[in-house]
Amino acid sequence: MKKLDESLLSDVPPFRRLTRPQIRTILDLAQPRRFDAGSAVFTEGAPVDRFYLLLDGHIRVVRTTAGGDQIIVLHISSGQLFGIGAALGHLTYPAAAMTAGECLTLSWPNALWADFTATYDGFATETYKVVGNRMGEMTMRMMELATEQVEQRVASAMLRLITQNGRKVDVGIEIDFPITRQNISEMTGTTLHTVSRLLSAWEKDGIVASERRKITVTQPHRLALLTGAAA
Amino acid sequence: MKKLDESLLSDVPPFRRLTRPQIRTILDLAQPRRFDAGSAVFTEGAPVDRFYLLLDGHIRVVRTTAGGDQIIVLHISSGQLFGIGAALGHLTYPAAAMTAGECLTLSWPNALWADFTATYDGFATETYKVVGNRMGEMTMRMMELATEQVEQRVASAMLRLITQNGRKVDVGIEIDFPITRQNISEMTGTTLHTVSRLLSAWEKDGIVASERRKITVTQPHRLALLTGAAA
DNA sequence: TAGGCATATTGCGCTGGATCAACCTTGGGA
DNA sequence: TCCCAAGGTTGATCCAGCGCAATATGCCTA
Repeated sequence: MKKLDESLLSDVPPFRRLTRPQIRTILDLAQPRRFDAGSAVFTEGAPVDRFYLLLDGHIRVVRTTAGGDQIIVLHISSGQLFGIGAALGHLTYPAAAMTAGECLTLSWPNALWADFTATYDGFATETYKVVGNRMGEMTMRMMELATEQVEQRVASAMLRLITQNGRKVDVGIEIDFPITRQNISEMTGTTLHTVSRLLSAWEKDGIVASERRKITVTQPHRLALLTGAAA
Repeated sequence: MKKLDESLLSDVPPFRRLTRPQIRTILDLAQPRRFDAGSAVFTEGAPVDRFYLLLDGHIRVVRTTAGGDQIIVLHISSGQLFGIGAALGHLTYPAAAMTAGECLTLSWPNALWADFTATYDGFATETYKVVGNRMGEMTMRMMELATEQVEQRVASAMLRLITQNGRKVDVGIEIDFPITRQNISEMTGTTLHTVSRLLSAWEKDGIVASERRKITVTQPHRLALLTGAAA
C-alpha cells in the first residue's frame, strides 16, 4: 500500500492546525478504503468501532423507520468527519452511511479518538463545531417539516444541496452526485411522485434542468423565492 | 447570598465523578438565578456568553420560523445542562430557552467551559453524551415528522413527555409541568385544533385525563399502540 | 362581582398531497 | 442486439387534517 500524502489532511478543519509530522503520524494510523457507489460504510445499529473521514465522494446518512421508510438525515461531503459516535458516547451507529457515488475514506479505531482529542490542540473544538452545525441543520429541517408546505420544503432542500454539494457548470449549479426523485422525497418527507411533479413544473418554468439521476439549478434565486416567499 | 449546598451537583451526570472540594469550587463560581413561569432564560440569536444547569423546573427549547411559527425543539428537565453553545462553537444561541413553570438555574461564564473540560475528568465526556442523546432524539422527531400521521406523532410526543418528564400519580402518569394543546401542536407540527380533537377522543376512550394545562396518561400501553400499531 | 383574557372544544367545508395505476425512458449487462 | 430493471412521468381519485368560525370555560385582576 502506497503512502498517503500529507496534503490530504492539511485542508480538513479538524487537522488544519497540525504540523506536518503530526499529520504524518495520523495518516500512518489511518486505514484507507474505497467504496463502490451505493454501498454502506456502516449500517444503522452496528457497533461503533471506528470513526471516518471522507476524502472523496459524497455520503448519505440514512435512518430507517420501523415501517420500513428510509429518511436521509444529512449529507456528508468530502473533507468531513463522519461516524463519530465515539465523540458522542454512542455504542451503536444511530444511522447508516451510504455512499452516493464512489467514495474514498480514511478511518481510525475508536480507541484513538481520546488520543487525538488529548494530543492535538483544536481537534476536539473543530469537531464539535461540526457537530454543532449539523444540529443546527437538523433543527432547521425539523422546523421545515413541521411548518412548511411540500413545495417550500423541496425548494429548501435543493438550495441546501447546491450550497453544500453544488458544482458550478455553465448553465447553473449542478448537484455533485447522483440523486433520484426518491432520494429527494426521503429528504423532505414526501413521495417521489410529488417531487417529480414539482421538478417537472420547475423545469417548465426554467428554474431547473434535470436528467436521470442528475439535477442542475439554473436559477437559484427563483428557487429561493419559492422557499418562503409564498407568505 | 447563602452558600449553595454541594449535594445539588452530586447527582448531575457531568459532575458525578467529582470530589466534594471540586464541586465546592464549581458552585462558588456559579451564578444562581430564579425564573418566573413563562420567561426566557435566553433568546434565539442572543450571543452565547454563559452555559446553564437547570436545578429545578422544566425548560422548553424553542425556535421561531421566519413566518412566525414557533416549534419546540426539545424539553430540558432538572439536572441537565443547557445553553451549551460554548461546547459546539456557536456564537449565538440557535434557539430560545423558555421556562415551563418556575425554574432555578445555575450558570457560568463561557470562559469557564474550557477550564471545566480540561480540569474535570469526565465532564466533557458526560456532556457530549447528552449532546449525542439529544441528536438521537432530534433524528427520531425528524423521522416521525417525515413519515408518520398526526395521531401517531402526537401519541409519540406524549409518550416521550411522560417518559422524560412524567410524575407518577394514582390514576396514571402526569406531565410534570403546565402544557397546552398549543404546546403539543408546536412539538408535533400540527394545529391546536387537531391536538384538541385527539385528546378529546382519547379521553373518551379512557387513555388520558386532562384538565386545563395539565395532562395525565392513564393507560400508557394503549398510547404506545397508537404510536405505530396503525400499520 | 364583573370584566377580560387565555385556553379549550367542536362543527363544517375545502384542498394539498398521498395513493393507486398505467406507462414511458434510459442505460447497462448478457 | 435485445432485454430488463431502475428511474421517471402523469392522470385520476380520495381523505386527513387544516383553516375558519363560533362558543364555552376556567382564571386572574380590579
